[in-house]
Amino acid sequence: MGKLEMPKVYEAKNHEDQLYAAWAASGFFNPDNLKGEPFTIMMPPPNVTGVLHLGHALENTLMDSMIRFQRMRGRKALLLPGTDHAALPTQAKVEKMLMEEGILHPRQELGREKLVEKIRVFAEQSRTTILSQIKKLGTSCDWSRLAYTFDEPRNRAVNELFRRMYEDGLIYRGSRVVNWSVKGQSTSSDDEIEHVERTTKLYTFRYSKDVPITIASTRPETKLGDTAIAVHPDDVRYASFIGQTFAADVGAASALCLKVIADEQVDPAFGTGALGVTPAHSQIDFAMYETQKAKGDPIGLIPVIGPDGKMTAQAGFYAGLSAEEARERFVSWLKEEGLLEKEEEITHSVGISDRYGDVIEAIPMTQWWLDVQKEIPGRGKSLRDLMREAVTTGLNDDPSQKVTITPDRFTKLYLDRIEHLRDWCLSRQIWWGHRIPVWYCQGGKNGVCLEGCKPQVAVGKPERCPACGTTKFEQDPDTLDTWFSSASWTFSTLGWPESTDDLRTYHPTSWMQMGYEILYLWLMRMVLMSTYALGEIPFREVYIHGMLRDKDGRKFSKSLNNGIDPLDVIEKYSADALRFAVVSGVSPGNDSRFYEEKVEAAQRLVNKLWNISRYILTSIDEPVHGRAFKELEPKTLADRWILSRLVRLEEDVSAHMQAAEFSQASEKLREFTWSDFADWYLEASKTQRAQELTKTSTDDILVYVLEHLLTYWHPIMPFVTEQIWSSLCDDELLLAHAWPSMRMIDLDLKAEAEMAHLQEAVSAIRNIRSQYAVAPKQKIRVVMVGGNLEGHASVVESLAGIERLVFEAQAPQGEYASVVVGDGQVFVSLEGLVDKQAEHAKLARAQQETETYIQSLEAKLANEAFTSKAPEQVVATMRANLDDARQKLKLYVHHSES
RNA sequence: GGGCGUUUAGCUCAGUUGGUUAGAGCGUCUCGUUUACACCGAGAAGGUCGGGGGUUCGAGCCCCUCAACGCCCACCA
Repeated sequence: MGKLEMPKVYEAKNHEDQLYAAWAASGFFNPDNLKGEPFTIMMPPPNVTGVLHLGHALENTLMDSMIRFQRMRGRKALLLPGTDHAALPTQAKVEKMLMEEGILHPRQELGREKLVEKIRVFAEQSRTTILSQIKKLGTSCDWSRLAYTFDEPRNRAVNELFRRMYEDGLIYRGSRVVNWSVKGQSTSSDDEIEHVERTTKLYTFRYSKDVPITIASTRPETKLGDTAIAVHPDDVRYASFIGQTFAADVGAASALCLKVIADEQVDPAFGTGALGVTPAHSQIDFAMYETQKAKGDPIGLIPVIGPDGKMTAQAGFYAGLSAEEARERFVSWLKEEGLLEKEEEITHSVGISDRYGDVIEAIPMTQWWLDVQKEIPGRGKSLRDLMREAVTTGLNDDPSQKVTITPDRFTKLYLDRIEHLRDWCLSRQIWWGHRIPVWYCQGGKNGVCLEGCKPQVAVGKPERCPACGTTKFEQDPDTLDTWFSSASWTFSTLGWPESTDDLRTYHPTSWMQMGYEILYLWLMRMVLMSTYALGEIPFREVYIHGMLRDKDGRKFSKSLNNGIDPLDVIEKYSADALRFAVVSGVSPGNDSRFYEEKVEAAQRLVNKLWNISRYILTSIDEPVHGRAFKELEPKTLADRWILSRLVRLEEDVSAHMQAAEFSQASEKLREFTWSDFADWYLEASKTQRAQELTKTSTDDILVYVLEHLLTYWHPIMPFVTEQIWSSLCDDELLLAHAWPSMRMIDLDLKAEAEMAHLQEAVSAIRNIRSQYAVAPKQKIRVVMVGGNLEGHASVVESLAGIERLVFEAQAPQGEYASVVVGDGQVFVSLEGLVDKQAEHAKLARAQQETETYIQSLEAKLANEAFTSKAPEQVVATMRANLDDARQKLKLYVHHSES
C-alpha cells in the first residue's frame, strides 16, 4: 500500500491556479534567475479590445511550450509578456459601445480629453482581464518585464524612433492621396484595407461633344475632378491627340481642362483604351500626376470629394451632395446631353476599411509619411533594402543576421510585397494612440510662425522657436499608426533607446510566432524598425501559424456565433487539454479545425497520464526519483524494451520540439504514454511486481520512466505534469527541472524486435479469443511451436489472459485454432468450439497473403536493376523479410497438410 | 489577371531527405465492471493516397497536366 492519496479523476480546477502561483513565486519565469545561453521570445501583445480568443490560446501554447522546453534545456529563457493599445481598433470599439449607449457622435459630444479617458478606462479593464487569462493558459512569462505598447517606456521609444527617422529625412510631411474612411474620419494604411468583389455599373461616356475621346468609369462623379486623359503611347487611335488639351464644361466649378497624356500603364485593350485621369481620387492617377510633374509637363489636381464624403465646392453644381447623389445626377445629365454611350454591370474590387467597414475614398491630404525607398544617410541603403537583406543574405551579408521564416513559402510572399511597397502613411486622425511628436510654432496669427520655421520634432514641448522666439506651440493633433509602436516591440520592451543589459543579452530575439494574417502588418515592420534602429534583425526564427476554424472550416466570428471561449474550455476540462487540443494536428502555415470533441479526447489523455501516475505512485511504497540510468537493473524483455523506447522517445521529442514541430512531439508522447507504457509495460509490470525476483527492479523502472515521461510532457501539458511531479519530488519544481537527455544511451534493437514478436503473439491469441467469443474466465491452454518466446511465458500468459502457455517442438493434436506469428505458431486449445471450416479458410487466406507477399519480394529481388541501385540496407531488409515470409509459409503448408 | 495552399479511412489529420504489406484520434461494430483509469480494456471492419500522364529498380512523397475547394495579391479605369 502506498502512502499517497490520488483521486481517480484528475480535477484540474483544484490545482491549476495554485500551480501557476507556485511557478510565479519560484522566480524561474525571470531569466535573471537562470543560467545559460539566452533564449528570447517576445509575446505578440494581444490587443486590448476585449478578451482572449482561441487564437490566443494557440499562440500561448506555442510560445509557452517552446520557452518551457528551452528553459528545461538549460537556456536563460525569457518570454516577455505585454499588451497592445491597438489604437484604431480600440477607439472604434469604444465609439461603437458609446453609440449603443446613445452617444451618437462620441468625438463631438465628448471632446478629445473625455473620449480618450473613456477609452483608457476600457483599455485598462480589458488589459487586466487579458493578463489574468494569459495566466490561466499557463504561460510562463516574466511578469517583472511586463510591457504595454502605450506605456511610458514604449512612448519614449516611439518618439525617439520618429525623431531619428525624421532627422534622417525618411519621415516627411506631404500632401498625397490617402486611404480615407469617411465613417472613421481617419486615414488608414494600405495594409488595413480589405478588398471585396462588388458588382457596379461601368459607364462609358464623353466629357462633351467637343472632346473626341470616350472614357469609362465606375465612379463618374469623380470625373468632375479630371485633369487629363491618359492613353497608351503606342495606341494609334489616339496618337495624334497626345499633348493636346481639351476643355469641357461638365458642371464643375470651372470647366475641365483635359490634357491628353501618354502612359505605359494604360491598357489599350480595356474599354475604350483611354482613361480619364482623376489625380485627387485615385492612387494610380495620383502617380501619373506626380510623373507628369517630374517630367515638367504638369497636370492639375482637383479634389471634388471632401473628407466628409460630400462633393466639394470645386464640384460646382454638385457641391454638397453625397457621392452617390452626385453620381446619379451626373449620369442623368450625361444621358440628357447624349454623351452616355454605354452602361454595363461589371464586378470589380473595392477597398473596405478594416475597422469601420465603409468603402475607402481616395482623397488628397497632408499627412506624415515614411519613405521606404529613400537612401538612409550614411548607410547607402533604403529601408526596403534592409527588409530585403534581412530575409535573404542576412543583414549586411551577415548570415548570422538572417531571419528564417517557417514555412518557407512566406518568405516569397514577404519579398514580393516589399517590391510593391509604397510610402507608409503614419498619421491617423483618431485620438487613442501615440501623439505625433511634432510641434508647430504659433508665433504669428493663424498658428503660423512669423519667420516660417519648420515643425519642431521633439519628445516634449519645445522651449522656444529658434526662428521667432515664441514659446507658443501646438502639438500635431494626429496620432501614429498603431503598428509604428508594435513594430518596435522586440527592442522597445528591452529598454531601447537606452543601451541596457537586457538589450545586449536578449536581442535579437530567438523565436517569434505569429499568424499569417499579420505578416505584412507586423513582421515586415518589425524587421524594418529593428534593422533601422539597431542594425540587428528582430528575431532569428519566425514560425507562421494558421488560423483556428470551427468544425465546418468556418472562421470563428461574432456574426456566426460559433465562438468558443478558451476560458470556458479550461473551466470545463483543463488548460492542459486545451493546450494539447489546440496544438495537435497543427502544421506551420496551415489552418486547423477546433471543436469540443478534440478537447474531450485530450482530456482523456490528461486523465490517462494521471491514472498511470496514480497506479505507480500509490502502489510503490517509497518511489525513489532521480536515479541514473545505469542504476537500473532491467531483468526482463519488457524492461529492456520500455527503456529502449524511452530513449527513442527522448530523441524524437527533443528533435521535434527544437524544430517547433509541436504536433509531432505531442503525437510521439501520446503514443508512448498510452500504447507503450500504459497498455504494454504497465500490464507486464503487474506480473513482474508479483514476483520477488523482479519486484524491486520493476518498481525502479516504473518510477524512472514516469519521471522522464512527465518531464517530456511538461512543455505541452505543464499543469498536470507539475501536479504529479509534486507527489514524486517535493524539493524541486518540474518547471525548473533539467531536461534529461538520453543521447548517450544506446537503443536496444534486439529487445525491440523481440518485444514486437511477443506483442504480435499476444495480439494473435486475443484475436482468437475474441473470434471464438471465449469467455474471459474460461481457462484455455495455448501451445507455441517455435517463435523463440520461451522464457517470456508468464508475461504472455498475463497479457493474453490465458491460463498456461507451453512450448512444444511439434504441432499438438486435437481441436485448436492456430495462427502463424513470425517464425512460430500459436495453437489455442478450444475443445468443442473450433469451426474447422472457418479455421481452414482463415489459414488459407493468410497463406495466400503470404504467398503474394513472397512473390512480390522475389520479383523485386530478382530485378538486377533494383539490387544494384537500391541502397544496401533496403535490399538487406527485403532479403530478411523474404526469409521470414518463407519460414512463415512453411508453417502454413505444414499446417494444412496435418 | 497573377501567386499560394489543400485534396490520404465515415469525420479531423499525421506521413521527416522517394525504400518493407500507408498510420493515429474520433466515430462505427463485437466482447468485457480482473483493485491505475468506463475519461477504461480487448478485438474487428473501413483507404485503387482527387483524376490523368511522366521520371525511377521503386512514387502518398519528385515533374507535367486537369479538377474541386480555400486563401493572398493587383493600378480591370
